[in-house]
Amino acid sequence: MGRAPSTTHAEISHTALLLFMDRGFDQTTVDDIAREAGIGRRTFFRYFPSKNDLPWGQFDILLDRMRAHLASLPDEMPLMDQLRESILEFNRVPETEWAYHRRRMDLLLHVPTLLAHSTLRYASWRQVVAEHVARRLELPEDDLIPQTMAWTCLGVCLAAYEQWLGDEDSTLLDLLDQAFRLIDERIDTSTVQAHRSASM
Amino acid sequence: MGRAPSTTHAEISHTALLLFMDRGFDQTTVDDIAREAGIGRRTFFRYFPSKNDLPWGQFDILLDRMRAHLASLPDEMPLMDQLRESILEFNRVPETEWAYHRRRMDLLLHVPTLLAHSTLRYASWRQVVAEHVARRLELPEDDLIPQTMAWTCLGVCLAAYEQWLGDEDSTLLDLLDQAFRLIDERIDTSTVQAHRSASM
DNA sequence: GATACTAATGACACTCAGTGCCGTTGTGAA
DNA sequence: TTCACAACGGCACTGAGTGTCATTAGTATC
Repeated sequence: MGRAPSTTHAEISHTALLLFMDRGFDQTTVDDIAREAGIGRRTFFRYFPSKNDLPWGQFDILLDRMRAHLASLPDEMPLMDQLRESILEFNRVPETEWAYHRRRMDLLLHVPTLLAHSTLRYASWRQVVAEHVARRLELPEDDLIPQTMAWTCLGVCLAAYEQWLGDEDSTLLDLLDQAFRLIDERIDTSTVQAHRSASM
Repeated sequence: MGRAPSTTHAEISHTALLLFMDRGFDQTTVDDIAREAGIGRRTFFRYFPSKNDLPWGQFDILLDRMRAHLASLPDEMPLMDQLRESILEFNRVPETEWAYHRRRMDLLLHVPTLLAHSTLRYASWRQVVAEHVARRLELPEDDLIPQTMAWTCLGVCLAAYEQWLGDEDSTLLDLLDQAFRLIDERIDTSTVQAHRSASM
């Protein structure tokens, strides 16, 4: 009971993203966002802990889903296949939102403030990966191997995202899939040779 | 010519770090630092672009040194050996400063604000690694392989740093060396088995 | 329908990081 | 001494984020 909320996280987030895309992140103040969303400035900070959190929206929910997805896969499945499949699932976005998603990720990866802030989200994401790897390999979570694999997975994803952002005609899931299949093999000279000739 | 500087980057940085370690990063204001360093608040911002930049100090210089070190190594040397050796060199710190370095890195890795801000420094560091890998493998810098290797190297370093911070008696360079030798081999079940039995 | 309870809201004042502006101060050279 | 110049520091300003508190609008009860 009590007074009904006058807005939603999604509504504020969407309003703000449009402003960011229009005039830039740094040029948009919280006052601008609150005014545009028709709420008070103080109310804004009850929905989002900071301006930096706007582009991420419901990240925790996605993380829970990924954790569950990883846990649901059979132990017989090779570890890298589990990771690749779950990460693809994590990055699946309805085709109708591809353009929006592209602009959102462009902000997150290219606005310094957001790039820095995203580290905190990536840490949670890596934790999910590291937990799974640790469980599968029966190693402690803070062991070098799970930690390094989590960093590598993050790197692969971000490298694929950069490629995606740089090529209007590419498809995110294809790039992610290719990237994971590539690093699944040992990265040595022969792999590199094959990779290079394939990309020409 | 002109008026002589009344302080140095190192002096401000050192003063600030002591305050951070004493009362915490968030509990220390720029006014506190300026007062303690005997300079005006406005002068502080002429030496450092932000409070977040204090713990990093002279990072650019270290980066240049690492770039030069990588370039000086013979092409016959295996790529992973080049990276390992340069990274060890990059992380070499005089034994007299180990305790200080430990507390400094503890701040950088465990204070959320600094953790986030460090991303921007890591990006420059990864760039150095990626450039070298790209040159050695004759691939474009933004190719997936150099980018992923750079992320992996960063992950290895940070995982080793975490281990170091967690164990008072450990030596940073030893941990880094072990970590790099470990991931140099293919991370598969047999490697993991060997690793696990060795760490018991 | 009046009343009580409750949760969301928004106004206000405050702290602190960071910036632009400008007059002041100290130094070496003419 | 004087001039030029660079570092300095004070001041006022913007904008993010927080604590406090009165107000508003729903719901349940009588």
